[in-house]
Amino acid sequence: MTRKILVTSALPYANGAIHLGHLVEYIQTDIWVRFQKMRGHECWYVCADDTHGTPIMLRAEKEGITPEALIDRVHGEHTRDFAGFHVGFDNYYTTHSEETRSCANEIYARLQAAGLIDTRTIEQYYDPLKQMFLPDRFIKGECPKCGAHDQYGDNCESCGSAYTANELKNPYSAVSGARPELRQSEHFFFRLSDPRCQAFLRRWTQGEGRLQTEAANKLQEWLGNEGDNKLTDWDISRDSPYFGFEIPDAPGKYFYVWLDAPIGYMGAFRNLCAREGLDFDAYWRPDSNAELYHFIGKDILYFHALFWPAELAHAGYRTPSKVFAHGFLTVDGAKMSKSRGTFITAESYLAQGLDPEWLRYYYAAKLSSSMEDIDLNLDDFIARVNSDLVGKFVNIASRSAGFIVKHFAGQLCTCDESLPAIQAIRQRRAAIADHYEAREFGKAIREIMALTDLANQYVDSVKPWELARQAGRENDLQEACSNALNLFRLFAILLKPVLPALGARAEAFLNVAPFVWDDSSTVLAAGHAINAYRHLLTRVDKKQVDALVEASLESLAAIPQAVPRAEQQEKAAAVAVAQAAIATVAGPHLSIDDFLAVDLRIARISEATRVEGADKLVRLLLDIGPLGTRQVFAGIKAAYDPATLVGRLTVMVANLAPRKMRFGLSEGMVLAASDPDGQTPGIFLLSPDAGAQPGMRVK
RNA sequence: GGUGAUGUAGCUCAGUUGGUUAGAGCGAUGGAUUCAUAACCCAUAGGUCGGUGGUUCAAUUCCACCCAUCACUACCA
Repeated sequence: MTRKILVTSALPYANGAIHLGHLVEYIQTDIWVRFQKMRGHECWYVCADDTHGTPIMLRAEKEGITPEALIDRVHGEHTRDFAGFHVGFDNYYTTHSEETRSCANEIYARLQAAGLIDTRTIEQYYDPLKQMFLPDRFIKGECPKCGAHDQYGDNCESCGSAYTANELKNPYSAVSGARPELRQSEHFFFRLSDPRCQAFLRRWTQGEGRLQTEAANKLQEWLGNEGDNKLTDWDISRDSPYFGFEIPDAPGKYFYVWLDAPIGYMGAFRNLCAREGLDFDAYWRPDSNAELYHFIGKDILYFHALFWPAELAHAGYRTPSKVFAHGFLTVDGAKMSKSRGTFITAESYLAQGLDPEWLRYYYAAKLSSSMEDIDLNLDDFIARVNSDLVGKFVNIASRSAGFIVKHFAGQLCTCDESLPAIQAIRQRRAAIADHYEAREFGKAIREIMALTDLANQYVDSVKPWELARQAGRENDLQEACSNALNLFRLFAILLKPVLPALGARAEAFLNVAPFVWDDSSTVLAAGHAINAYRHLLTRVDKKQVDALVEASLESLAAIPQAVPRAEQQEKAAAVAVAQAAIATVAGPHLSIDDFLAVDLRIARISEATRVEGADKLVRLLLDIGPLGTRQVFAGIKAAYDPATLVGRLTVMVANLAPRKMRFGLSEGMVLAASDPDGQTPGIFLLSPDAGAQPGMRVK
């Protein structure tokens, strides 16, 4: 039975480059889609650039171009990168399209008719200079709880408290620097708190096989128990100026970018329907028998498993059959890092001349159906690609094709289908298909590679190179090599979802039509002629990988201004210093430079107060002379009465990255001794000898 | 600190619905071979299955606690 399947990957935002982390998802989806197509199903893979929102608008402005020009350019870059990795979208569209607009309007109208849209007046910051409302992330100011400076509008990095931007003290616009004013504005809300939505989502998220169990559990947490009513209404409008779709009959009001992003899946598909003559409704009406799958990262589960199905269901559309969330990518066991050169863009990978199928294979070998993170270990990457793909798989063709071409004019003889290796493939191909279907690509790869071992063992046992030297053994030689080439063909078929370009080269070499899955149950007919063998895949050279890392480092150094948040860099630097310090504890010594990176200063405690609601913290105001005053939260309440601390001198770390805490920003730390094992209780603050003055450097 | 995930050979990972000697690939070592992109083939070495307790006739597999790593979160700075 032919299935009708519509598949999506998450929409990448149109203000940045595609990197190796993004590619996990697109490669995962592409493998699955290619598998479905090889099986003969009607499967459509659509995606689009996510183009709306304030960041796009401001970015375009900064570059001195229109948002349309920006998203056009990025669309070109993204299209190029995906094509470079053989990600075969049937349509790679844009959310900034009439199709998406009309779908958004339609959904909005139906939700409104269902009584699920509310209007409410909210108070929000307005930048009088830029003449626009500012999202929380573009407002900075002092934390209302702890007074920390330069905090973002949603929570304080120093004390960790969460608040709304309206509560910030001395707020300023991160865009213009102007002091924003509070203005009222009417916003539109999707009533997620409506009992209908809650009841629907409770049912939907626990539906069988709809979500991975880990995801379903997470959703359960968000939904709470029956009657908890944990979901709050979702603000889906933004005020002009905004780059997006204006809401019908609401001049100056626009759909929030996260509303139209998933609708972009529909828009992209509608566009494809027009091109291919497909019936859009057959895929999207509530009783559709088509399947709909969204591949996403675990970070956007909230949008795809709550907002999106609730919208669809109440707007009279079908909901997704399944949502597949994957984990994040780490490189050499750590988060991708610009300073380590492991923040690698798709463009850079290709520009350095690395083969995209190496990465596709490596990801496939590591992917499973779970939400676990996967690690790209660069040494392992080299070893695995070289030994599996070149040493085992391609080698089968490489070691037998020469004989066939030289001695038999490229003609094969009858394949011995009773061969244990061929029997094993026939026996395992259904299981391999099941693994592909279940997104257990790592298991599929393991199975296939175990089979390639059998093939190499076979070649080794019949020793074609000896047969070639013996007169009268021509038939044996032809049979041995025909068998080997048939084995190679079968592996090329089984691996084609992962390695489409290599598969195409294998088809050309074997002189056959494009592989479909069922070809893996057949063998080539006697008399079939193949073409001369040319290398199908090169090895990974460690130098290439080193060069890639090096290039990723260089591009960072070349454009230091490209990093948006200076303080993030600062923080990363501070963390790096701290990590370096920790790392050296394990080693024998610390360099003097490393030590001097820590700026220790004499500080006078000018103020010490207990912190309302905190069990362990004391809020200190530290005078460090010419360097000014710092607020520090210290976990010393158990050992010191704040009143006794005022006036005394101690030592503080003055260049520690500021840390937001619930009660405010902590701008350093005071030094105190304690027994790490807890054998001897107590916390003991350091004090300098008499004569030290606030602000003096300690070294 | 809380919640969740992970912790199995040097590396990347399987596996164990609790039950004889715990697996694969890579890497290492030795051998064989020369058809093949120094690939392939055979063999060997290497693990107290993070630690400690508990349940059980039996635990790597179940439970508790602890440790480490990662993520999110936090009254750690």
